[in-house]
Amino acid sequence: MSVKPSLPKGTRDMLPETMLRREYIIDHLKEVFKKYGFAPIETPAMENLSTLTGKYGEEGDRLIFKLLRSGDFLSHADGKSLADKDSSAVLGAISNKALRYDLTVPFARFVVQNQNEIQFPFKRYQVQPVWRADRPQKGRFTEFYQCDADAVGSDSLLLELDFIRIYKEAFQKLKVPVIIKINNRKLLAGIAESLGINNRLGDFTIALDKLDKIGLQGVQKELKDRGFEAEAIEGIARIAALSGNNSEQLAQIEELVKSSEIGNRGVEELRFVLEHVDKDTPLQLDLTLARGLDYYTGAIFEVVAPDVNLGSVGGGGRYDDLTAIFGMKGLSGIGISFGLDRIYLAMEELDLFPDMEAEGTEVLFVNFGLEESLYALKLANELRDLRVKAEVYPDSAKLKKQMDFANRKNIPYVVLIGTHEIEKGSFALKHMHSGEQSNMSRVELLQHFSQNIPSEYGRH
RNA sequence: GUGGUUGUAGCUCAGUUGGUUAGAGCGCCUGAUUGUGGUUCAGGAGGUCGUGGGUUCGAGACCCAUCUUCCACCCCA
Repeated sequence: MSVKPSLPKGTRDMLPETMLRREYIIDHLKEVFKKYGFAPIETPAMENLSTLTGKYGEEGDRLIFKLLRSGDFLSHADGKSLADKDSSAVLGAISNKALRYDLTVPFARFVVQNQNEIQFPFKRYQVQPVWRADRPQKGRFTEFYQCDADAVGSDSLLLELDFIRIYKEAFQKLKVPVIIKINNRKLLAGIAESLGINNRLGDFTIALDKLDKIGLQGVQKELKDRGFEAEAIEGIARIAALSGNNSEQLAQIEELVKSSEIGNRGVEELRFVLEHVDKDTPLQLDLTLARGLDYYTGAIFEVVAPDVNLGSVGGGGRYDDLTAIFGMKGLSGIGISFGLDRIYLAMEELDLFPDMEAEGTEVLFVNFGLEESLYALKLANELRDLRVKAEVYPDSAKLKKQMDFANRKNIPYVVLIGTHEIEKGSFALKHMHSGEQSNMSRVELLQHFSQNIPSEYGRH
């Protein structure tokens, strides 16, 4: 009795063609990360549930994948809660682990736990999957990869500049046109303070965030429905009315928050960044950018690819005290995330992937039988030692099948070695694309391919 | 979590107001061509119509449930 093969919703298999392209993206990102002084780490797929809860806001907590305890977990559950079908009350009894929701919170845990092993400021990059119990849709998956770079142990704004440049450089390398949006939580807090609603910053920013979607009137209606005072509703109109370039907008907002100390700090930080960032950076000050994650305290970023109808392809920001939750105070951190799967979709839609043919096998040795194939294997190994991608067809299948295999896998060359060839020491090399075929000695064959070795390997 | 949408051969899809034995194209396998792929020709295999119930003399089609796909909202990468 066989089971129909299937996958949990929102998860996918990755075929070789897809993986080569994903690795292409990842390789470029890693290259940039390393260049800026980041070193790789990994953390487990699962964390203790208590590590993750409460860091992502109410909505985020709901999307955390909880893992069942092992053993007879229901016997530890509270009978009344079970009878009442109160899921949240029994949760602690039945689950104490969860799949990671992002890479930032596990990183904060990692930093505190390994503080004696690492040097501060600590800069790491991390490329791993994360899981969210969300409904999948376009560009949204249950399991997806994040490529993060974070730095902890310094509150220097030089890091903000670095991260913006990393975004710029990475997307330039991948040829994806993007806009890097920037805002600052301190400024948002200042706005809230000036409007006398600092205790409701969350609701306010959520509404503000929708400005480009539902328009000023929509946002004002929402604020009204949520019970905000007229002052706040008017204030949002002033934010919507901001005009001009980044620094002009900043000057206008400065007026609004000048009575707020934290607001002024936000303005200062933004001004510093805007002043010192590379002039050709597609950076856009966006006062409506809020971001849902609770732990951000300073600069916040979001990267969008305007040519593609997709959510953001990256996001990040400054978090002043994420490690405090794990017992290490006064350690400011900042980091950014690249959404690998969305970058992939964007690049696919914009047709930005280079030809990956060069990644595959270059020569296939046809198998005419055990003796012949062992001979071919020796020759293949010699080529492999020259960094030529070579393989011997493992079975002595029909020639038609072996040729077909080479054809389908886009292998440019096939070598035929039968008893006749072994005797004469002359082997048939066939170029699949042109169909041309010529006989070569072993040395000629090795020479032929060593000339074809890509220059990146050739010189050093 | 809310709303909509989808599921028929390996893939993409047809299938009439419910009516005999469910079709096509592509792919796959075999042969023409026992050591030469892509083209062509001939033949062949492959489906309990997502799953479970129900209505009916009769269900791929209608009803209910459930899972899945894709999409929008919420939120996010």
